[in-house]
Amino acid sequence: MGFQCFSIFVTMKPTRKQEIIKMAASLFKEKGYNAVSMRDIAQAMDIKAASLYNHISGKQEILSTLIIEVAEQFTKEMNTITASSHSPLQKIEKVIEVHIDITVTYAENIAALNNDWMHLEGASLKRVVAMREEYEENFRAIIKQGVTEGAIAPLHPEVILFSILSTLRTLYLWNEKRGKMDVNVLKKDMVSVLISGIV
Amino acid sequence: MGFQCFSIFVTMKPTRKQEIIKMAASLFKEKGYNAVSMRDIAQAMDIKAASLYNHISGKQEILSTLIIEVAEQFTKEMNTITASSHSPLQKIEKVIEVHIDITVTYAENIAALNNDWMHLEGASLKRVVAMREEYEENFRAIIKQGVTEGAIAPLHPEVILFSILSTLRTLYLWNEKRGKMDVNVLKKDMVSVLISGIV
DNA sequence: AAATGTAACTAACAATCGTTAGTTTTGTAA
DNA sequence: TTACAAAACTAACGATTGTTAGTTACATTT
Repeated sequence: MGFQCFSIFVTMKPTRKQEIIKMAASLFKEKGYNAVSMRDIAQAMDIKAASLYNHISGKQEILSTLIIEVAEQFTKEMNTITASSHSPLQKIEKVIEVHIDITVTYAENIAALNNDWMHLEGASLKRVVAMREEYEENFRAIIKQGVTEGAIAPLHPEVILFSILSTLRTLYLWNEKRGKMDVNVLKKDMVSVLISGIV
Repeated sequence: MGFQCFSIFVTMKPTRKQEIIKMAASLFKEKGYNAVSMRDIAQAMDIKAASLYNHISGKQEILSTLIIEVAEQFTKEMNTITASSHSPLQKIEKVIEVHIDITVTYAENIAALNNDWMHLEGASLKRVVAMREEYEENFRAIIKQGVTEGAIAPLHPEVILFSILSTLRTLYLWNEKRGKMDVNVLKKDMVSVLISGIV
């Protein structure tokens, strides 16, 4: 797996800016970007709202940092998979594993990406929308290749794409309940359900 | 199918109140509850914000009306399925079909249910959370029964539950792109993907 | 001791929020 | 024509929004 050093949090002491963004992320996940005020974030950090601006340029910076950070992870991993010489089914398997790995570390970022991307502005918005479209296009190409080769059932590729993607994208929602469930067991069952079905 | 008379919109001329709620629903779907102001809703209706209050008691009423309306649909249909004498697999098939049917008519309501339920207040919030838990519990019971009978693969029931439910709940997101795709073809492929997998 | 940088503070701003009160317009029924 | 109800309006309210300006406290470096 191409994963190590997910975040600088793992090894380094986080800066005050990173602490603020992390706290904001957790609030955004619970109530959404627009329902969380700068005063809410400040209170959670036990400081005043104005003090936040010693570390960040504004609310938008928090959101775009959160979203672009995780969007780039997905883009990077998808490009690796696309460039590999695996079979379509093996590639899909990889995609599933990548989503689970990223979700474990970036649950709050994914919540923002899923639910609050439309509140991005300017270049960040364009960039994220473009990355998402490219990601989906890459995934679609893998599926179509699989159908062409006969390795994947001749169903509407769009149905397959969004069935898998919907599940993977909302993984973050029940990742908590997972609790004791081992990541590798989750990967195995997830691959099994999404590829072989439940029968 | 137990569906007819989805909404009084179908046969009757909508009241002004219903027009407002429908317009609000479409704005909520695009930007979320908190990002849409009463002035936004009013402008879309081509009236002033204060005029809205001749028809509704407040912003909360719009949200709770939207969410409870569709939550009750799901509850009703799930109860019918649970009470039926079908096999677990047949019941799951029914659940999938119900989700597709409801999504076609209530896409905006489902967006609110999925994304803005946490902005409900008081009794509405408690009610909706309770309905959702009951729905999931019913679904879980069907899956466990299927696993016990051997009709469903011995995978973690929670993985199966949320794989299917995630897909069904986000159907509303790509229902537009469906476009020309026939509802019955969608049902057929969806059942196939979610039950038999993609191989 | 002086200078610097970090990170907090108080106070306030213009804008926008949901909502209310009171009034006017408009179409329908008596 | 008069009466009534539906549905719009203007004006404003107190609260909250993101943000800025200017200042203070404290630790580290020079």
